[in-house]
Amino acid sequence: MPSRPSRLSATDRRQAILSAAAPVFARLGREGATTKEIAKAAGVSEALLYRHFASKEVLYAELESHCVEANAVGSRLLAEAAPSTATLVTGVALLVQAVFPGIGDAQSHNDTKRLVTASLLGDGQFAKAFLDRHVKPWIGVFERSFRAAQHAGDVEDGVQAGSAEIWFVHHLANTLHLISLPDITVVEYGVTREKLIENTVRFLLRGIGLRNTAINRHYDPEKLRTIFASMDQDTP
Amino acid sequence: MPSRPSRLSATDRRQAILSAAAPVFARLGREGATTKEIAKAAGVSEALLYRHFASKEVLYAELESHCVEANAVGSRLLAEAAPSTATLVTGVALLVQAVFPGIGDAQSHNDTKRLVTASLLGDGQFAKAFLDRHVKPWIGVFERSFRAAQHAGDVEDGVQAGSAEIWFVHHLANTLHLISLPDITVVEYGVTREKLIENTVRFLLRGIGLRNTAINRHYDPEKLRTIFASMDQDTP
DNA sequence: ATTATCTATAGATCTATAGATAATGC
DNA sequence: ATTATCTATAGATCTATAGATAATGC
Repeated sequence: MPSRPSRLSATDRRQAILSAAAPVFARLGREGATTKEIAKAAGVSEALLYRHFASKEVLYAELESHCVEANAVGSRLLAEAAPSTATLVTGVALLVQAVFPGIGDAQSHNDTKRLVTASLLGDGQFAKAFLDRHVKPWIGVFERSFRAAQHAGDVEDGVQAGSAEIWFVHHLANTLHLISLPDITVVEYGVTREKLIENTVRFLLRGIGLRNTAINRHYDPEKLRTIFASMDQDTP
Repeated sequence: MPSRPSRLSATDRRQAILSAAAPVFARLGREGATTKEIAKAAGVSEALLYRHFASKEVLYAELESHCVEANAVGSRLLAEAAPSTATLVTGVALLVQAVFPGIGDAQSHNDTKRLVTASLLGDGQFAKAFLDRHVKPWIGVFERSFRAAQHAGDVEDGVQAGSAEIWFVHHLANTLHLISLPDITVVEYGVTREKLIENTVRFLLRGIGLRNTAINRHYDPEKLRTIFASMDQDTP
């Protein structure tokens, strides 16, 4: 049955192996994943892995670089966005959906997120690199938008959100995602996933300090689902 | 150098092995940890591990049970607490400090938290058992306290926090803790850890829907640090 | 002729067990 | 006498390499 795989160029085979290795490492972990499993997933012999990567550890490291260098989520929207309450609300909603996708949304980065969490249980180098590249860009936009919102009178008096509060947007969505990974239901929230995402966004915006009037004015879950769906096409 | 360890009774040795194995599994992971490392950490021969545990997997499973059955954090305070705005504020602050301890606080459950995260990357069975036993009890108390706070007029109009929002208290603290695990600084929050904890508590209380006036009235970080410090003594 | 790929296997762990030895308690 | 512990090692993986074979492109 192991019919010879179509002969690929070195660079193509490298990519193919990396793609196949991602879910294996993501599921079984850096040590749990064996070269045998990876080779099987890639449809090649174990020997070929070593023609392309000096060792299993090198393969893992390359996979990490691969994930860091992947296209940043929603970078286009971020670059265009002017600082405003609306940008803050939309941005928070988009980031939450990116980190904790709804049922219908793209689960494509699931493997990457597992690797990020695994990295936090290790030395954290990859997690830092990934967050710096894929989440940090949002932080600056949100900080400027928060100040714009303050100017517009959309923020509760006496609330001063800094970069920490902005990171909380990612952080809360991150645990929601982490808890949703296993097949079993780890935590029962008592609402649908769609509603849970909506409640999360409202919770975060209140936490940041936005007035309820401002939240209701700018937050339209329906419209955002459309934007998000179109963004999925973006990523090549 | 491997001087014979003092001869222990079977039950004592079991416990000693479990205690020694915890940090090894926590650091190296279920597959990364070897029986050799565990035996070394426990100061016994590998053969002895197998006198007490049928296999490495059984040892790991027993370790999980051990963690689940450990004394619940702050259970005494929880049982005594009457539903009120004050209980909600204090409870949220305590849960945050329990999940994301400050510099001086007890880091004792660090291994357990690593195992919980590892479980979420696996089948999640242990994570569910742990959260059911150690976090869920807080949820009911918070829900009742939220309703009491609403009655007292301490909640913003139109905010209806359910169990999901209560879980967010744990969830945000959880990512903060996870990100603090590596030796390197993964995320730069721009504030001290003490201040970060305070900002987190305020953020969460706003997210739940508490008015700023109510938060300021009941939240006293200094006083809480004292309570928390005394609680550490509790845990036998 | 060069490059991709495989089969077969060496060498290093890693889990687990068999059988011997030393300490405790009756 | 019983129970705790060890040394030594078998057997199963697992990583990695050596050397052979088949496909491509000039």
